Amino acid sequence: MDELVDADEVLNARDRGKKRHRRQLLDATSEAIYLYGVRGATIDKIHEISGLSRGMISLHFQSKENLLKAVAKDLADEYTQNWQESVIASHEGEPVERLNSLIAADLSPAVLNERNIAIWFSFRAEVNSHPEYRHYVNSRDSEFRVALLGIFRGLISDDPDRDAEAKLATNTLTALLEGMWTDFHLNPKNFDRDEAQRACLYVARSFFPDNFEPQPPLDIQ
Amino acid sequence: MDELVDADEVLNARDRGKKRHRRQLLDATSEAIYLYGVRGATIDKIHEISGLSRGMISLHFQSKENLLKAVAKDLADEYTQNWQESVIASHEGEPVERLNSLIAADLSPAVLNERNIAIWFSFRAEVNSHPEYRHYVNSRDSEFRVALLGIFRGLISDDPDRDAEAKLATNTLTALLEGMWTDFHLNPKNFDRDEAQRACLYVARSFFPDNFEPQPPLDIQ
Amino acid sequence: MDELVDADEVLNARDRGKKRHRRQLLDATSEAIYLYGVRGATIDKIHEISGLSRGMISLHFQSKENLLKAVAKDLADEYTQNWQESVIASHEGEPVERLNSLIAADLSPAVLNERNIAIWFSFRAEVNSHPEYRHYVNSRDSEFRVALLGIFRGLISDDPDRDAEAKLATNTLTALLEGMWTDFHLNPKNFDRDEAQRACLYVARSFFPDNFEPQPPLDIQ
Amino acid sequence: MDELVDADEVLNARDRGKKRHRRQLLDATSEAIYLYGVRGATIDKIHEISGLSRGMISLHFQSKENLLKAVAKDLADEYTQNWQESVIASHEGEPVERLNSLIAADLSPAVLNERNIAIWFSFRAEVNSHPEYRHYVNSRDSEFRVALLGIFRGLISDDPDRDAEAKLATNTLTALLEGMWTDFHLNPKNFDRDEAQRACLYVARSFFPDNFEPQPPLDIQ
DNA sequence: AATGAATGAGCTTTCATTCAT
DNA sequence: GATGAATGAAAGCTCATTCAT
Repeated sequence: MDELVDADEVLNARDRGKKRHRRQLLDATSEAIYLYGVRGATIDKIHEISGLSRGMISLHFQSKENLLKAVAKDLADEYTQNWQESVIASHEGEPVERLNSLIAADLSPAVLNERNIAIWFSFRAEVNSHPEYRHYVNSRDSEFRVALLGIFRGLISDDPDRDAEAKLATNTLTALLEGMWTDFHLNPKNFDRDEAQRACLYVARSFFPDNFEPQPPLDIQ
Repeated sequence: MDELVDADEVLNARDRGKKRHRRQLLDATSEAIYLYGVRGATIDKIHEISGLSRGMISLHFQSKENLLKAVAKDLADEYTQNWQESVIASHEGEPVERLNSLIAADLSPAVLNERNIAIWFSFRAEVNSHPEYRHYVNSRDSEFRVALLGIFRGLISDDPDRDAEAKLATNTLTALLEGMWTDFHLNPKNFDRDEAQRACLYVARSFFPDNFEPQPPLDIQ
Repeated sequence: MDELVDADEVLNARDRGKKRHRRQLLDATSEAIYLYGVRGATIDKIHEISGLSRGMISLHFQSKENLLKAVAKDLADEYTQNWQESVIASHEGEPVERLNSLIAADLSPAVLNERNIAIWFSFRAEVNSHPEYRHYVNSRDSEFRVALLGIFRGLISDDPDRDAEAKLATNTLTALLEGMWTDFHLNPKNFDRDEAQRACLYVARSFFPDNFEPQPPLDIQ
Repeated sequence: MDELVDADEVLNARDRGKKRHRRQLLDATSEAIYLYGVRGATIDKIHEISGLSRGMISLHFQSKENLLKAVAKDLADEYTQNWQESVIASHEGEPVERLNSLIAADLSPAVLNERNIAIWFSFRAEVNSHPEYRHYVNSRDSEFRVALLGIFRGLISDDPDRDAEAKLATNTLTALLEGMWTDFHLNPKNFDRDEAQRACLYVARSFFPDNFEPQPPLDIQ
């Protein structure tokens, strides 16, 4: 039995090491893309940043392209997990509260930070030449939109006559959030998360003025 | 005198040839970035697309990096020229009309097309690693914002008490337009320019409900 | 005593396992050379074909070069054993019968098969760059020649005046057999072992027309 | 007109240089295969032997595999040209003379030399894993056989009743020549071209004893 | 004894740049 | 001014070997 435990521990130690290395490679690659761009994110740079051997990339990901794809997937998964946690945390609240929470998640430093956003843009830049990236960088278009639409439908008490309004609000707010990300990417120093949050809420509210109450006063710096 | 004229003509022909080559290289590079991404836009590909010799890039731009920078500048110039023409054309109209015209310019196929947008994203992806690109891809932040702010200030008759509102509207609409571009980039087939235009106007109007009149009914498909 | 027996059994089992692994590696390497050429016979491929772990090659052969040398030796040993068994089996027969038997051994599928022959050629290709292979792939030149010469000398009743003829016949028949192997290697599908055997006998007979009797009619398809 | 001539000369100078470089690469690769085996014939070694730049291989042959194929083709072409020249030179002679000439060509240092033969074996070693080589190293099987058969048919005055004999003689002599090459490859120092030539003629003669006249005495050292 | 993750030297290939023509 | 052959640094990848488990 001791032997079994030992064997297990051995296995786990190896597996743990492998997993840790995989993560280190993903992180080092992200960092390299952030610092040097996809063009400059060479195996040499990743090796340098990670402190791991050159050969380990092929060992874990077979090819550099595979590694890049894994980074894209990792980014998308992290993003999805982030807003879904917020949805779960606020799922018993009022639509307005849930909306507030969802927008906050989308603007939170956990996902909206300089490194992440640089990587989003890098992969998005190549959706035409690398169609395999599209699925990962398009995530806001599928489940996120559904969640947002659900909130807006809740605001109008699922009134089918106003469903088109809910859809327009969804599209508009999604675009607005995308624009906020772009703004952050290009001017991270001047970006104000709270102001962005208020602007998003303001726009959302403007679609359904009667369903938001009490209307807080517009607070502008 | 004949000789002088001849020399001139020769010179002009040469200059014209030179300019044409320069343009061909810029266009071929744009096409290469669109088709293969910045990583895949090699001198070989540009040579292949342009039909010009390999050596010509060095001849006209000294280095490939210079060529890329020239492409970025060309893109930015084209963008700026496009919206400024719209501003000039509508400068005697009402603020609402000018706003309409400015948004339409920003969403027009002249600037918002698959190739251009792919290049925008490509350069934006590298603003951290190539700071020299930032200036070109950031153009909406400077003059364009000023123009937009001017329109909103016109809407509120330059009431200084409401200047903060004008600024918020400017930031919000800029972000929204950026988001529209992103949406177009990721889903060009499903993108509806008219719907985007209406959504932008709707949001602008929501900031100054009393200044837009008569308020057209919200037309949603 | 039980313990001793146990220890012995364990040891034997280990030894048997070791030997089996060694053989598996030799066979897998041969197969890899046959399928992928020496260049393509990587440790990875050998590992894949054998089902044994990567590290086992170092364990049993210290290095891949050693493994290759062991394959060469194994091939040579197998070849030698094959014709020597035939010599033993026919050693009481007439020279003609012994010759027939020796040629048949050289053309038998036990040694003349696609995989073996591919490996012979692979090692022979490298006798200049890897002199250590020469000894193994040259085997026909030593003992085999002696055996053949012995048969021819028997045919001429060891008449010293005709020894030069026996030597020429030996050289010629050896070359002819080599040529048959080459023919088989390059066109295994069209190769006819019986025809090859008859051609070899025909040539041998032509050296000593009076010593072969009764002369069978030339049977050609 | 001077300019045209100049342009031509420029073009020719370039083309000549290109062709010379191509040849240098083929030769250096052959030398590398001879010295280090196909496995050891790395781009580095070829670069070292040729004195040309590393990049030139890709420039002229796109890939190393292509270069190897070109070496195989070059070898085959050289071989074919060699025996065909002999056929042309002796085409008005008697069959026996033509046979003598053809065998001599096959054993001449122009084709049967250590470097060439090492390369033949190298490519033949890989016919299973690299089927594209087969065509080049198989040349003796097509046109050469036809030429040999033609000579034997001449010997028997195209007597259709003896055509099978002519075919057997062709196959046997081809195999014998292959065997001579193998013998030369494995023991170049002990190889005697004249003896090989005599052995081949002797075997050929043994097929058609009545058609060779006068029969020279068997001259053995 | 056996495993397979890890290593890094060395391989082929790509590529921006140079320069003779 | 224009060309494209030539260059060699640097890239990604392969591979035999090592070694902790």
